[in-house]
Amino acid sequence: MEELDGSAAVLEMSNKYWHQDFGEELLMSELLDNTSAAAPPPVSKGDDDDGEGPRRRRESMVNKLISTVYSGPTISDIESALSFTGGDHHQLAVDARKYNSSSPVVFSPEKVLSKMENKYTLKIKTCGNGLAEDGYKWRKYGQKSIKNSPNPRSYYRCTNPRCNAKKQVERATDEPDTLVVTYEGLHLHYTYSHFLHAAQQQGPPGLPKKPKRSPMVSDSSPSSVPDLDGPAHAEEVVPPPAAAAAASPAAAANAMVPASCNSSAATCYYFDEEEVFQQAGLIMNQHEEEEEEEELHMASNGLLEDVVPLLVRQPCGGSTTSSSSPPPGSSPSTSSICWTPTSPYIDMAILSNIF
DNA sequence: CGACTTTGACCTGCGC
DNA sequence: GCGCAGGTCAAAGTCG
Repeated sequence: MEELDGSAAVLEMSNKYWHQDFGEELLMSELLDNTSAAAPPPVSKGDDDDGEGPRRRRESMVNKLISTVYSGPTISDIESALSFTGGDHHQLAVDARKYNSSSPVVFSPEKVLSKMENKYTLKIKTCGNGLAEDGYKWRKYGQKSIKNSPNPRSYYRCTNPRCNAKKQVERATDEPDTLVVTYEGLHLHYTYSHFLHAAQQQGPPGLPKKPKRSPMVSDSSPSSVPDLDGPAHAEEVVPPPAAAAAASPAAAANAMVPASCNSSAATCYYFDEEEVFQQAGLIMNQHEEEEEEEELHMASNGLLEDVVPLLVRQPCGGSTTSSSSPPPGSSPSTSSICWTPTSPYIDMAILSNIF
């Protein structure tokens, strides 16, 4: 009974969050906070943080919310994948041997993580135009008619050359206005939207018109991301370029853990790059360091994309409604999507980027 | 001209 | 081994 009440509370909370103006930001902030609190296993169960009761309850709720909708790799999975520096060496050795039996046991985050099924399905209600914009830019590389399905399935790859994220988009057979999007892989970069916001905050970055490395900045692209970040996000803290540059290996992206979040009202996306690399056990060679420097430079120009797609941060084109019709006043030319908070699907690939 | 989409061919995994 | 279905490749076409 208490469990049911708890679940109801979770749903109520999630709806509340999703229907508030800054609901998605708060939820993401909560998730980040919760992650940073949960990432290292609790050393003691004592209440060393007095007066944290409500906060703990909230975190517990968020945990429940996540566990309700999430069936992918858990934090503990990632922990175990990253715990080679001081965690379960034996298990990792076993994992490493499983994937590389002929060579000495050399930990490879990608290999360990690859054992996890990085596939997540999201059901998206389209808002009229039939498109699903999630803040990333995708390139279609194939389409296939699926057996027993009247609708073909489209295959998309992230346009970022260093990102191997993919997604499959298929129209639901029973609900014509619903797209079934299956994400595979992890984004190793930031979305354009976040850069836009950073640019607004920090002034004109002096972007080149046609950047080579980041097609997201294409200003005339038909699939360019609508600027959904309004003044409402003025307090948002933009991640430092270092965090984005740390996103080379998938494991590093997975290992991203907020290093600090002390700003009172801001949503913190700070990541400690050094910690990320230490956790992932990555040793960069000279070439990689040069690439890193280059990417840092690119990032300083705002060419990296956001960890959090608009889909999560701004469901349905910035509107908080879960209705399938476009929110009044929304531009018809704006590609927007409707993501119903009560949907059993959530793009945990995105969250796992942060976790 | 570059970026993107389309689409038929090819590859691969899986069940029989 | 064979056939099927799903996934990917890559050349050609389209668009801004």
